[in-house]
Order: sequence, then C-alpha cells, then structure tokens
Amino acid sequence: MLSDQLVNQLKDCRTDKELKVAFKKIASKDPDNYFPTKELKKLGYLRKHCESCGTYFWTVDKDRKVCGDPLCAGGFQVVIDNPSKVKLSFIGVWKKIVEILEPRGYVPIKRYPCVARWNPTSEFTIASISAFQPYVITGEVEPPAKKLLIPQFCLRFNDIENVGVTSSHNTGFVMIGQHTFVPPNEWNQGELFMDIHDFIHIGIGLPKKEITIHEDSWAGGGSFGCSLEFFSRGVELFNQVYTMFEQTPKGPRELRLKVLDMGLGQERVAWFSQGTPNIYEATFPFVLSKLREITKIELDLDLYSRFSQYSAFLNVDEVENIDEAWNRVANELKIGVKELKKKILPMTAFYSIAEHARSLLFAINDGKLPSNVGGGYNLRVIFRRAISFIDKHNWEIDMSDVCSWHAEELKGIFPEISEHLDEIREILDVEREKFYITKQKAGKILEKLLKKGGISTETLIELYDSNGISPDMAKTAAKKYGIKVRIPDDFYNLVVERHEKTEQIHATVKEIELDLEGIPETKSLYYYDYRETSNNAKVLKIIDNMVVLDKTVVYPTSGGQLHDIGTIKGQKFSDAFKQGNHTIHVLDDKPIFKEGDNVKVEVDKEWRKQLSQHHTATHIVNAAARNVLGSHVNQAGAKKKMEESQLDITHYEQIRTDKLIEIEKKANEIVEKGINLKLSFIPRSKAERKYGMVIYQGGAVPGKKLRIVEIPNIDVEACGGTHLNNTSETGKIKIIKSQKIQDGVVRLIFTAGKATIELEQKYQGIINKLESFLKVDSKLIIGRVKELLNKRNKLIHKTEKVVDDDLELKSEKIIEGEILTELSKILQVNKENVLSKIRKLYSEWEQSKENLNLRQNLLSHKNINELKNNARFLQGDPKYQIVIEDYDLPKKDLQKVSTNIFKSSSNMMTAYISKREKGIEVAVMLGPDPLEESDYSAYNMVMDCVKYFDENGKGGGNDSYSTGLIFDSSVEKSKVKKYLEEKYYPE
RNA sequence: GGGCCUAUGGAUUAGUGGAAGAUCGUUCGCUUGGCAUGCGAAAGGCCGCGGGUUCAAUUCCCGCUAGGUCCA
Repeated sequence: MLSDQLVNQLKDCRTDKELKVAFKKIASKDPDNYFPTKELKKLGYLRKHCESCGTYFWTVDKDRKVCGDPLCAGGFQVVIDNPSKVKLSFIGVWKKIVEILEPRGYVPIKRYPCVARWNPTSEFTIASISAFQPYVITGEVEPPAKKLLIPQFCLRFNDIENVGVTSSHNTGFVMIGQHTFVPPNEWNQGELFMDIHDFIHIGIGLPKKEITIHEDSWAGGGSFGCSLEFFSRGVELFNQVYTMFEQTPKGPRELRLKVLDMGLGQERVAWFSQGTPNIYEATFPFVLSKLREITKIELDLDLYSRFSQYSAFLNVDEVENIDEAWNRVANELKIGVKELKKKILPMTAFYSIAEHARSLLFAINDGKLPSNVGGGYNLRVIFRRAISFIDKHNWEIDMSDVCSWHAEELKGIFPEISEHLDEIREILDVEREKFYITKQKAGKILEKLLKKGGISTETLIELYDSNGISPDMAKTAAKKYGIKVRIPDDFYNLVVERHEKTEQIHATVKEIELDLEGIPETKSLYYYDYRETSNNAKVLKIIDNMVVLDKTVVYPTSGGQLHDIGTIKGQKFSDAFKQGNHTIHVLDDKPIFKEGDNVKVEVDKEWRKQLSQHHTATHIVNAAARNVLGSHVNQAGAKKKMEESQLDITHYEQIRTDKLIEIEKKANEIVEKGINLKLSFIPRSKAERKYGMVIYQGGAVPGKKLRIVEIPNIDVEACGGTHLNNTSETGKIKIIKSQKIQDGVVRLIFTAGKATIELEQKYQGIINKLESFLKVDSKLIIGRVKELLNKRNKLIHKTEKVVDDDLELKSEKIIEGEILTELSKILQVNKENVLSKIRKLYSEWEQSKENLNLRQNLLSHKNINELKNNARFLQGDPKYQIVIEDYDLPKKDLQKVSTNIFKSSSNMMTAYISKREKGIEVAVMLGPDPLEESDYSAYNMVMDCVKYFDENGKGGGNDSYSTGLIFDSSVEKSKVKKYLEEKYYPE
C-alpha cells in the first residue's frame, strides 16, 4: 500500500511527531487511498481546505471556510442552541454506544485498571488503547475480542492547572474505545467509519450539518496511521485512528495486525449532548448537588455558560500571558476582570474539587498511592490542589465523602470502585495530615526568612525546590510583613534549568552488549521443578570467560532473583545473566572446553534452594502483607539474595511493629499449612481473565504465554523465578526490618529457610555475648542497657550529682519486646552494631568511673576554694592570680573547674597540663577581669609554652580560652609545669 | 530513577571551629479562700548514627539512618 517513494520519505522520521507530520501530508495528498472517502461522499460530505490552519476537512455545509478546531471556529458553542437531539447522561453515553454497536459485532468488555501494571512503557492508563499496549498491538497477545468496546478510565496529569478553569479539562476521564484487531484481509475501513458515524448521527441525533470531520494522522509507540477527527461546535468529540503501519529501522511497513483506535471521551459526549455549561455538570451532577448543599455556593451558571465559550483562551498551555487572557475574556463578556474572577474562581475551585476526587478514587482503588516520587506524585498534587481550594473558601468538604459520592453515582457502570472506600478514606486521611504538616512547616520557614528581610529569586527557587513552597505562598506570607516579593514570569523555567544543570553531570554508562547474532536462544530448564539442577548441553558460543549453551538449568539474574552458581564440565561459574533470550554463564577461568562440545551443567543445590525459598517466601509475605494491611498493597519491587530477601510494597505509612509481627505470623501460617504451588504456562489473555491484573506484581512481563505461579487461595503472580513445590519447604520466615524507601513504598527485609536459621543464630550469638558482657540473664538486658545509658550520661555530664547507686548496674526491670529490635531503637544503631555500641558506652562509663573521685574532688567547693587560696599572684602584675595544675582529666571537667573558680573570683586565670594520647596538652583560660582589662591572651600563653618545647607543636583558640599540644614524646609533664610556674609565678 | 533541604531537652526552635541558649510544657515554692493569673526556683541535652579532617567538631568533609521536597 505504501509506494517505494513514500517509504523513502518516511524512513528518516525518528520521532513520532516527525512521523505524524510527514504522514498527514502524504495521506491528505491521496485521500481516496487513506480515508473512507466513498462513505463520506455518499453521506453528502464535501472535502474542504481550512483557510485558517490548512487542514483538510469534510462538511456538508458548502459555504464553510474553516475547520471545526476551537481556535479556527472561535471557541466552544456547545451551550447556545444545543444541536444534539438526544440528551444522554454520562452513563447513558456508554449504554447508547453499546446499543448501537453491539448488534454490529462489537463485544463490550470491562475496563482495565487505570494503573497500568501490565504495561512497561507507562505507569497510568492514558487511553483506551493503553489497555492493549504493547503486547496485543504487536500481535504477541490475543485480544479479548477482534471487535470490541471498552469504557476505559484514563488518567492524564499534564493539564492539572486547566481543570475547572476551562470548561472541559479533566485529569481523569473515561475514554470509550472502539477497537478492532484484524489481519489486513479483514480490515474494512468504510464499515468502521460508518459504525461510529451512525453512533453520532443516529445515536446522539446530531445533524450532519453540525459535524466537521478533519483529516489527520497519528503516530505513537512505533506504529502510525491516518485518522479522522470529529468536531462539532468547536468541540473535538472523538478521533478514529486507522493504525496500519509500523516504523522499523529499515523504514515503514504494513502491520500484520491492523488496529482501529477510536477513542471517545465519554464525559465530553455527555456534555455535548446535554449542552450543560461545562463538562462537570454533565458528568457528575449528583456529586455536584451534594457539594452545592455543603458549600451553599452561588453558581452563576449563566455567566459560566458565556464564560465557557471563551475559557479555551485560558488554557495555560497555550496562553503566554495569563493576565492578558483574563482581560480578553472579561472584555468579551463585558464585565470587569475583578468581578469576573470573583464569580468564576470559586466555581472553578468547586468543579476542580469534584473532578480531582474522582481521579483519586479511581487511581487509589486501582492500586496507586499518593507519594513524593513517581506517578503517585501526581495524585499528591491533585489532592493538595483540591484541599487548598477547600481551605481557601472555608468549605466543610471531606474529600473522602466526595469520593464515595462518585462511587455511588458510578455504580451503574463501575460497581467495583465502591469496594475499597474505607481504605481510600484511611489513605486520604493520612495524606491530608501530611499536607498540613508540610504547610505548617512552610509557614515557619517563610516567617523565619521574612523576619530577616526580603526573599530573592534565588531563595524563591530554593524554597520551591527543597520545601515545596510555591512562589504564591511566599508572596502571600510576605504581604503580612509588608514585604514585596517579585516572582519572575519564567519562574518554573528557572526551576527546570536548575535541574538540567545538575543532571548533566551524571551521564549514564551504557552496558556492553555481546554479539550473539545467529546464535539460537537458550532453552531454560528450571521452570517446572527447582530441584532440577543438572543437564547436558551443547556449547554454542564462547566469548572470553562467557559461555552460551543450547539449553541450561541455570537461572540467570532476572525478576529480582539472583543468578545460580555451579559448574560447567567441572569448571566453576559465579555469575549468569540474561541478554535477550540468551543465558550467559560467566566462568571464573577460561573454559577448557570448545564451542560445539557437549558439557554437563550443574547448579549448586544449596544455593538454588535458598534462592527458591526466598522467592516463594516473597510471594507469601506479599500475600500476608495484603491480608494484614489491605488491598492497596502491591509489590513495587523485589530482590532475592542468598542472605536475605527484599520486598517493596505500596503502603501509605511506615508499618508499625505490631503490624509487622502480624504479617510475619500470617506468613508463617501459610508456610505451616503446607500448600502445594501450581506452576503453569497460560496464554496471557486467559490468565488476565482468570486472575485479573494483580498477576503483574513483579511488573510487566513479556511473552504470549505467562508463567503463572499460584499458591492456591493465597497468591497468584506472573513470575519467571525458581519456586518451591510446597509452601512448607520455605522454612521459617523472619521479617528483619521494614523501612520506608519513599512515600507510599515500604521495604520489607526478611529471611526464609536456612538463612533464617543462620540469622537467628547470629542474633542469638549477639544476645549471648550481651548476656556474658553485662553478666545478666537475657530478659534483663534491655533494662540494663537503658540503665547503662542513663548512668553513663549522668557520670559524664553531671559529675557532681553522681551517687554510689550510679556506679553499678542493678536494674531488675524486665522489658517486653524483642531484645535486639528494642536495643537498636534505644541506641539508634543497627542490630549488628548493638554490641559494639554497648561496649563503647560501657567503656566510657568505666572510664568516667575511674576518674570519678578525682573529678568529684576537683569540682567540690572545698577544692575550688583550695585552688583559689593556693593561687599565686602573677609575676609583675599582682592584680591577677593564676592557678597552674597538672590533671589528666577530660577537657570538659577542667573547663567546669575554671568556670566555677571564675564565678566567685573574676581576677583568676587557669593553666592545666594534661597527658593525652597524642602528646601533652596545655590549656589556658582567662577569667573576666584579665580578659577585659589586661593584655594577657590565653592564645599567646599557650603558643609560647608549646613552641618552647616543640617547634612542631600546634595550638589555637582565642584570648579567653586556648589549647595546644606538644607532640614531642621526650618532653615530660613536670618540665612543662615548671616552665609555666617559673614564667608566671613571682620569684 | 535523579537532584535539593532538614535533624539541638517532652514540644517549637536560636546558635557557633574554642565553656550548649530561648519560648512553651513539667516539678517545686510563694501569691489567692479556690481558680485563672502573677512572681521565684529547679529538673530535663549520646546537639540523629558511624567515620574523617583539626591542637579543638554540635558546627567542616564523607558514609548511613530518618523525615521533607522538586523534577522526569
């Protein structure tokens, strides 16, 4: 169908955008070849060329000069004199299209989740066709039906700011898909066109004169085709895409499977057919009525109706100066800008709240949580936007309530979203708390800055980037202080720039690919029984130490499971990885065998068993966590190693210890039940139908057939790893710890089988050592450690108040809980470091004890007085007195002595000589009088002394307090003391 | 996935390469018939953890842990 000439034209197109532009020209040059012109003409449509934008379009109006795009046609005109004869509710649109197309062979199917776990290219479902991407489109997977209809809820977060402002933007919407997946000989473009035309013309009763149809093209994900866009009154109703070609490195070619992609906005069509002032009134009137009761908002629907015609001008994506755009709209409506905003803004807030609640409801229900990273961030953004609107207008709206009203309103089409309302409420409650805490924090930071002065652009960016404080928030806060903050027009560009700068530094290194051209794929033999650990194989390729075989039992690192180790023909390999469908074994040394040889492969059985235990345990823990925490729990990543296994699950807060124990208990119950696992290969669509999308716990999996790992009644996952035959083989599962790796994702680290035993032994070993170190029974350990910490602190910091009781550990308190877990909390260290931390604290305590008498004496009133009495007047300057002493005590204590002396005798100065690890320390401190009145300087006094004994000696400080060190080990303390005495004492 | 910010008594925090402060709360005393209040005093800090640099680190550097935040 594509001529060589055209192939050449398209072959160099690298991006979808280039392809789309190029193909649009080609298709419109030869419309009879690419569009259903026969049907269009038969219906009485004429082909025209838009005088405004140049697009070719079809219309029955022979005088029409411009196409139906709102920019060419001058905004929306839905409300005035609505042209549709049939009024359809939101759900009615779906019912109507089913009514018309089902008899023509289209099968209505259930929606897919809007969180696209099966799709490696996109986190959310963004169009009806996403449900079938990528594997149905590539022909790898059978479609549920050749011709089908699907009401697909989709999420798109690129237009958040427009929601509620323009009358038609949504973050979440239902795209009704009319799709066919057929080989070229079954493709009938004219019929597909007529089906959808009949829906709009007969089903909605839209007269042909109200319809304009644009010629366009579409490209995405490597495939492309031409399309027809249906417009009416400036509204794009839907777009029928005929995907017929794919782009390959050698240029475009016809697809083996032709795909019809017609996506129709259910909200949009409902809106259009009802002619309401905006899309929201048409979509969820029930929710809006509830909100109206609460807010008592006065909706000036007449103004909104008129406003809605121009709101396309306020699309922030297309408008450069938003203030000017408001002025323009106000002029058109013949109303002041201020008044317009005052009336319209609460309404936009009102609609946004309703709209965002709906998206949150679907997204959370389908398994996404608000978060600070990833797709979950979008949920946080719309939730906060909604909450901010609620706060701004002081409305008593609970977002969870709004969600449940939506669920109610949608029961007729999506009953499943009512199933988890309680969980959603809990999740939103937590999320709301987080928002208020952040907001409060932001307020404090701003206050602090504003008290100091103004805020520069630089800090404005910093505030936004690091603390999430929007420039608007800063501006509002500044007003209270009478400070003006200038927000640059290109603020958000500056933020982006800042990121670009830092990102350039970290360029990623591309991994080396082995040349395996022409080598057959490796046949993997580990799928059915993990105990199969050896096979005979033929060597296909050797590159350095790396070996490719025709078949192997070896498991290469993939799906978060570590590779096997073992031997090939007796030679050890310590790594195995996957490239495409080849398994590559990495030998420790150069292979002694050659390509073409027959060799025996053997896998280390212990190694294999441990990894299999960890892998099956991961499925068990995942199921246990979902059981304990709720159905919002999904796997967000996993890693199975020898010593432990990690499982990341979606959850909205750090898991409390009691819940953790419950999960562990539940997991071990599953182990003890001794359930047989079912391992099987099932065609993808059958598996999806039977088990649902939850099977994609480990992420998207390619292939026509899925390897399904089922623990009956517990867990089903599509998974390629090695698994046990029965849950009892897992052995004891022990959860070591949980950590929140990002908002909305918690990592569980646990062990199974031998690893658990080894770990418990290790922990028991630590506990045994603690017992003998502290000389108590294990149940007293926690109490003793708490006591040790307290007494150690007291001994170090509160020397004077120490009593005999503090010199020994005698606590008999028995504290509940797992010893090491508790200790690691108390001491704020890892379990592994508990012992060394306690040893450290203990020796510090002992050290303090050793010097205690000395230190207590030193700090006693008696001693202070004695020191003062014995102080000698300074040589040549009898106004001041100096204390010169020799103490090997901690610096802190010496400082305290001096402070105490100065409290009652301000004319004093002190000099101490102490033995330290590195040498002899000289410390001089001046009381208030000599410091203020005299020329004496502690620094000079120290340096003079240090340098006298050791020219490499170092020191520093200021006039009031200085220390110095004499490194020379031949110098004796007594000499230093004598030197000072001779220098400062009178003859 | 990448970047940035933060970590100080129970809470909110100031602060600095050289002797850890404030406010609230707590306890005690006084004031009052009692309470609110007022006055006075005290207790309470592994300055997140580990390492490095330094004569000296709560402060600077590196790693970790925990929380926050922005971008893709």
